[in-house]
Amino acid sequence: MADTMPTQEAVRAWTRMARAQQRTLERIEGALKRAELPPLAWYDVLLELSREGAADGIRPFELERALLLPQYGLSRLIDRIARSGLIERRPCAEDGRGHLIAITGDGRELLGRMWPVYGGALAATVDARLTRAEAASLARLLDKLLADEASPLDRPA
Amino acid sequence: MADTMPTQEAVRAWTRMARAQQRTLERIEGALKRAELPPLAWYDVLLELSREGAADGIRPFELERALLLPQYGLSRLIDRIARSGLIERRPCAEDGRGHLIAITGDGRELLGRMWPVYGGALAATVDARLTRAEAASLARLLDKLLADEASPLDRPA
DNA sequence: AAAGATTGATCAGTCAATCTTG
DNA sequence: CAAGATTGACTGATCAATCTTT
Repeated sequence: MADTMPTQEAVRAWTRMARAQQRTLERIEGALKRAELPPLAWYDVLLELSREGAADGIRPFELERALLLPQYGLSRLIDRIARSGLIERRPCAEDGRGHLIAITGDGRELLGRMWPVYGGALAATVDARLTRAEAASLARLLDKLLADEASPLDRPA
Repeated sequence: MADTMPTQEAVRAWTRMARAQQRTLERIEGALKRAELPPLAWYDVLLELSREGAADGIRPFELERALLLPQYGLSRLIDRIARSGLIERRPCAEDGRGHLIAITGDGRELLGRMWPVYGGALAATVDARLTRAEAASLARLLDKLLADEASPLDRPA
């Protein structure tokens, strides 16, 4: 399968990316925890549900794609958030298999309280170390890395 | 606590980094799993133990620092790897509280079989999308992001 | 049969408490 | 008591199997 070994540059980029992501995530989760707020995954769900056009709710499989979560992980995540009253499940008219997930008033309110903490952690981590031009450059390189051309690994063995 | 909000560039860099790390990790873990090899965390431990100077074993707390793992997570990870016979615990002469962890012959052998798969996934993911110069540039920016100046978040509330 | 979604069983991660030695 | 390390209890992730509707 793997007939080519990575360049030294690719290895260094990967190890740094893994570290930087881990550290940044720890800072964000730490800040949320200190503020007694839910974890980042809840923010991502609430944000997606608060977008224009999601007022009537969206289907779990749409969330699944937006957040790149496996379906079984999502079922239980939705359960937990719904039990807290931040989102609600509604029956779906067009497709009896699934339902619609919609954000509640409490959900919108919490989203508003989470952003200052989340954003503050990001500013203290990223903006404190990179200029705007550097951050833009970083984002551009990561976008290239995210281009979803099929890679050799995608071929079935 | 968070008195400054992040720039748009910082937010974009962070969201891309989270996605890129997730996707790259999934590819690596997927490749290892298809090859019926242990997860990446085992590789990291084995690699650390295979370095020059670790022939007699190293202390768990050293591993903890090298891999940025919490102590309780490490205890159980070591348990699992040791149960597979890839590493072994030895009593520590100088300090009766802890022991030394050393890689076994089987461990070295497995490490050698994991690298082609790990490296192949990296090449197929990173080198397939970035030039060497771009990967070097990415690594440099991430190094800046990893600079461990104290950030405002580190101050106690 | 395939798509959307959930559930049961199992495994790994987390937090606090604990134990031992320095 | 600090530091090094482990354990118990709980929460969260994962995989395969299942159920329903299209």
